[in-house]
Amino acid sequence: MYIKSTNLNLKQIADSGQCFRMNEISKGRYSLIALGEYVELLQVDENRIRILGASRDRRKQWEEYFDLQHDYNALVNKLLECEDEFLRRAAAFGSGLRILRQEPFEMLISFIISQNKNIPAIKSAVEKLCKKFGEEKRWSEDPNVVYYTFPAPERLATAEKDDLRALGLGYRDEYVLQAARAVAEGRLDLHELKRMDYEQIIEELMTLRGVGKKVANCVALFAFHRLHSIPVDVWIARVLDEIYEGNFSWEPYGDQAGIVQQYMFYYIRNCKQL
DNA sequence: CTCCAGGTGCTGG
DNA sequence: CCAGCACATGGA
Repeated sequence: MYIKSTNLNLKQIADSGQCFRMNEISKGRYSLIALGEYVELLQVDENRIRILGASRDRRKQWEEYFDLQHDYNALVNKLLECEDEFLRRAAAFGSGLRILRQEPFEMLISFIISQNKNIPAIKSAVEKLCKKFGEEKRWSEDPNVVYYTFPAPERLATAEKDDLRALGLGYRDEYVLQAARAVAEGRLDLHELKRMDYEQIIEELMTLRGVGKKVANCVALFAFHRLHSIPVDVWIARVLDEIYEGNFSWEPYGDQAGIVQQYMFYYIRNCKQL
């Protein structure tokens, strides 16, 4: 299956810190577990990727996953011409980024785990969680490839504390368990959240222990596609403080602020010089 | 070995 | 409202 669009770069997306189950397995080839299946991804050319092993009838879901309906090119071009040098560089550097449309429960749990961890540590923790509580499957293209789906809320809700503790989540294990139970028991309805407005989503999510402003905004942005959500982590805080010395306003970017945030994050973390 | 991470909750001012 | 601190752990 081929997917074609401008501003679609696998390396940049894989290194963007929004998804934790996309990894380079060989030069230019990526594995990804999403939509309940394992696929491998190739960058065919600048505006085209190939998805290997995707279910034939899921083209539409994969196009949605990569947010194909959104026009990133307009924003990138606007930023490339703006007065702000840092944003010009950031947009040029991460022009192939997209905000993926990921599973709400996976995002909630993954970003609860993410707190006070670096990205490699988050990835390995999420992978351990999936191996322990997810469903074991084999790739249709190659049965030697074994993978584990992200656990369903109902499954995770039945986890024993000791099993979670053994995963090395640290103090976050209690947060993970409580969040899973809230979802499994219907106290937090993620499908309902999808229809709420931004403020309500944040408010609902923050009723969970271990979910603060940052994690709530990550879920709003990466699962509910609220593109004006602005997760402020240590890196973004550093940019606002050190590059802009406290004089940056998200206001001009309106409902694209979350994407601008993503360009900043990717640039400051991955660009070696300045 | 030390440092720090896509933070949050809690406490004391 | 804000600053300071504890929190468990592992990757670099």
